[in-house]
Amino acid sequence: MKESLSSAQKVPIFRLYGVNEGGNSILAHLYGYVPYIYCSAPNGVKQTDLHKFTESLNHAVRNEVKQKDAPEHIILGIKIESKENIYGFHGNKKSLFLRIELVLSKFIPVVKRMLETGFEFPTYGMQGYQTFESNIDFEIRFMADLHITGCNWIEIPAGVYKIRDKSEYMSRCQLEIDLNIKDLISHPAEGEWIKIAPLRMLSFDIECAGRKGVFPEAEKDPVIQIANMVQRQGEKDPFIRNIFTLNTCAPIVGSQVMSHMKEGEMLMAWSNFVREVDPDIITGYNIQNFDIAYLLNRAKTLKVDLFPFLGRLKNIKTTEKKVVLQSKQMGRRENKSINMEGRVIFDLLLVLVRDYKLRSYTLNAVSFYFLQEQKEDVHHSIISDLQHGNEQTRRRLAVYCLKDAYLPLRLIDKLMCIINYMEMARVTGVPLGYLLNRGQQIKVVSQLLRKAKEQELLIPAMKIDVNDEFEGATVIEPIKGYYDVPISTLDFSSLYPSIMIAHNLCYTTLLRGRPNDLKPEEYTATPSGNFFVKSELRMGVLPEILDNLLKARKRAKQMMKEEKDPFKYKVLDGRQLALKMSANSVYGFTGAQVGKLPCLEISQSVTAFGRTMIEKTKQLVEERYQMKNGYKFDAKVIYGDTDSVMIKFGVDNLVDAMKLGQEAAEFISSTFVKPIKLEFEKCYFPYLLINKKRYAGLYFTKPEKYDKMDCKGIETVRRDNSPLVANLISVCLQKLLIDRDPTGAINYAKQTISDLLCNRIDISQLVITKELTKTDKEYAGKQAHVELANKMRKRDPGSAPQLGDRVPFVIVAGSKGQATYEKAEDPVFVLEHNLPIDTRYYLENQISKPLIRIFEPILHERAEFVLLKGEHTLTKTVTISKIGGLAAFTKKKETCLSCKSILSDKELNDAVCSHCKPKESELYQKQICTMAALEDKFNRLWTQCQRCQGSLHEDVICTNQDCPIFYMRKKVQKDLQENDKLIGRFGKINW
DNA sequence: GTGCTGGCCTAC
DNA sequence: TAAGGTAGGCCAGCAC
Repeated sequence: MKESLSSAQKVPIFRLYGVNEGGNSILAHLYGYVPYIYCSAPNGVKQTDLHKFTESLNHAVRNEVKQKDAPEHIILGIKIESKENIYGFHGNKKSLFLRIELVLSKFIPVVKRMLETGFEFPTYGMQGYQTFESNIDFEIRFMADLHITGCNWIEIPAGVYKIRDKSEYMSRCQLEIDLNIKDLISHPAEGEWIKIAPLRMLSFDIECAGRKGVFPEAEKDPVIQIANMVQRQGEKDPFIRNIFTLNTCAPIVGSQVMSHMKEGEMLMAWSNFVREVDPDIITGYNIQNFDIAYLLNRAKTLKVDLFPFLGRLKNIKTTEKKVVLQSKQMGRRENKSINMEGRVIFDLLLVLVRDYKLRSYTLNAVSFYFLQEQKEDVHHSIISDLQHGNEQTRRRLAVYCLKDAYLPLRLIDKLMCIINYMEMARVTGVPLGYLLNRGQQIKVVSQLLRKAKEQELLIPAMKIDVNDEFEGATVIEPIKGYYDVPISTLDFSSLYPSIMIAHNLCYTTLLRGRPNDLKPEEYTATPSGNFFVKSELRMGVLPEILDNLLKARKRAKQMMKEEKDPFKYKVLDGRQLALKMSANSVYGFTGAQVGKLPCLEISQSVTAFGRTMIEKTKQLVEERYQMKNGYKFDAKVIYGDTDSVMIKFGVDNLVDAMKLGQEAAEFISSTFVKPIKLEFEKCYFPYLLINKKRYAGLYFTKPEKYDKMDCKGIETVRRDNSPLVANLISVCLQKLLIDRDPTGAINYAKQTISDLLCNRIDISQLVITKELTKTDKEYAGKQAHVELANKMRKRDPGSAPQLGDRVPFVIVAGSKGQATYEKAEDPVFVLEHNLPIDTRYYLENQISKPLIRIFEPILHERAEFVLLKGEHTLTKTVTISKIGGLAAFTKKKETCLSCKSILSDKELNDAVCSHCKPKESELYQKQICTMAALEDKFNRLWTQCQRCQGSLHEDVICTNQDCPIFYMRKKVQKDLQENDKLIGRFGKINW
């Protein structure tokens, strides 16, 4: 949705982009909607003042705008309306507000500023006014007014619209029409309108030829290939697969190859292609922050002037803009914003970063994780070589590039991204594009605004002021230990939403200060000392929204049960997910200090109620389930966090534990106000409670068989641990909890430690990743991943980790006492330079504490001794680096291959010392055998990589750092080289 | 060594 | 301009 002023009539026109059932793109020019905001009316305002008020305001605004081509009448008119401020309870009385209508929404900020700072108005003098709806995105308000949500169906009946003559088309859409807003019918996504439009989706990927060792820069390095896949939403396969190549490229079965000898021509051809395809959605991997920006800058460098017209509007250039997005949830991120009117840029990387917590977000890692499919990864330094080879090497690259364009489509399909995002847009009402480029708040604002409009409530533009923090939830002090009896867990379902509904907590019901003029039964005093009127006096807007969301979720879940069509089933599942997330984000919205409408009275009341509820639950359980009441044991709440309690009833079997849990849940629920509900969810058996927010257990929902092993907060689920630790802890827990085999677990741990100290652990297992959350300057202390990122930036600024990236590193051996942050190194650099790993670090700082934490409750004080003091830790290890430290000053001497004694100058060129000479032949044979074994291993790994890349006849060019095979292949390669050198030393002898 | 702080990541 | 919340474990670095 976009807005402009028609030149002839001086009325605002809104552009609405859409797709019809046949998949044709449509641009509708909408008339009859006038932008507006509200402000508080001055006391005693009269109808007759309005004309003067309008003039004065218009004058003040025009002075402020100081724009030559500013319209003469920015303020079109002012009306007096009876409304209510949403913030606070006002005895259900409406008051007067001014509705200020203006010519274009872009003037809203100026008008807002003038009203708030105040302006001179004859009758009333200099005065400021509180404004309403003036800081809410205009698109959101427009849609709310017209009852349009993101991705819903809009019907435009025959006869109410006029099809434009092709010569009058402003856009590249297939159909362009004019109509009045009163003639469009917006359908909620229900019944037949649940279906999803057949959107055209273009996925693309580019390759650039960077210089050696430097990350490509658009000002210098050419774009050499652009691969494209076009698919209709709902269909299984792309109907267009093609690739634009610079220079020739051998044919590829199933894909169209279009070669150009000049880069500028290729770019222009691609740009034409995009306009021809006219996609609704443009996707790919990291296209928003890399590919699109690179193409735009490259086209600018090459002066391909017609390139950047990639949007739907003919005369609007696509440009990139840097925006900084910051939130506590997502950290700080520098993003690019790209305008492409009428199309949505749906970058899959952004989707994954938002929705999934992964150790690595490279397309390789993600493809493997979700599709169980490896993808070859070509290092940017190799790309130039392939480009400068022949049509076959370029074809090689093209195949790779095509796959990178294809995989995002596969992932979108597998993860149902489009469906889920569309459902989120429908549920919250925001446009699809907002979901990736904006935060959580806008979704709540959109829903709140819609509800407010129904009840003639106005949302004030609040000044942000950072208040104090408020108290959160209770975490019950855990009774730590290993429990070999079933532990029943009870949860409040949708705790915070149900508290808000139960106690009618809302902006509209908030009483400021103690209510003297109300009867006690008319209001609620919350445990945090705030006051809200009861629903009998006024039903809150937030409780109503939440109630609708929860009910809609129930409906969606019910419909899922009845749905036979697998596609519609997925849509419904996406919907119930969106509904749950929406309900949960309302509380966060009221607590967001830097937000559109913060209300700490609400959020602190919510958490305060929550705290009393978990306390009461614990108390009720322990009071009731006692031997003196006829139960077999005294029950004990051993842990609980926010909305859950873990209960040891004492019984030794699941059937009884579940029955008691069920009963307790029902009993306790009955003591709370509706719709607050405590539910029995599961039993853990056995249960290992390590600390607050740290536990593991076998998760049972039915007594027969466990559903899964559930680990919370421990190393297995934390991304800042090496896979070595995560896997080790995970296997040990499995052995302890599932197999109930402590001895097996101990032996496994010992074996792993021994393997580590003997350098038998693959480097891919030792990679730790941490996110770079700030710029270098902002960090107070030194840290491994930060220091490494700085080091890498010096090596190659382009490919070094950036703000918001996860930095992978391993800890290499260094001199004694060297700080850890000095020993962090890039895993690939470690491989290439054959740096030794600091295995002691991994044992002492990575493995030992987590291991002891999980074994301690079972082995008690023996744990440390058994695990860390045994013979398995005595293995000799290399702890001094070859470079750095003292090693740098000692000259390497050749040693005898048999007895390791240093060779004398005379023997220098021999393989063995004179002592061992008789054994030389035997040694040589042995060395040859090793060589053969290594070669065999290398060949097997190589073939495996060839298979992965889909061809047994071509070189392996993959350097996928997320693939263990890559590291193994590299290591064997290195070993081969060294072995070859050794064998060379036998070379002087004539056999 | 001890205690504190900053940083990261998770639970809910 | 835009940006959901608090509780809390645990580690490395740093001051003393």
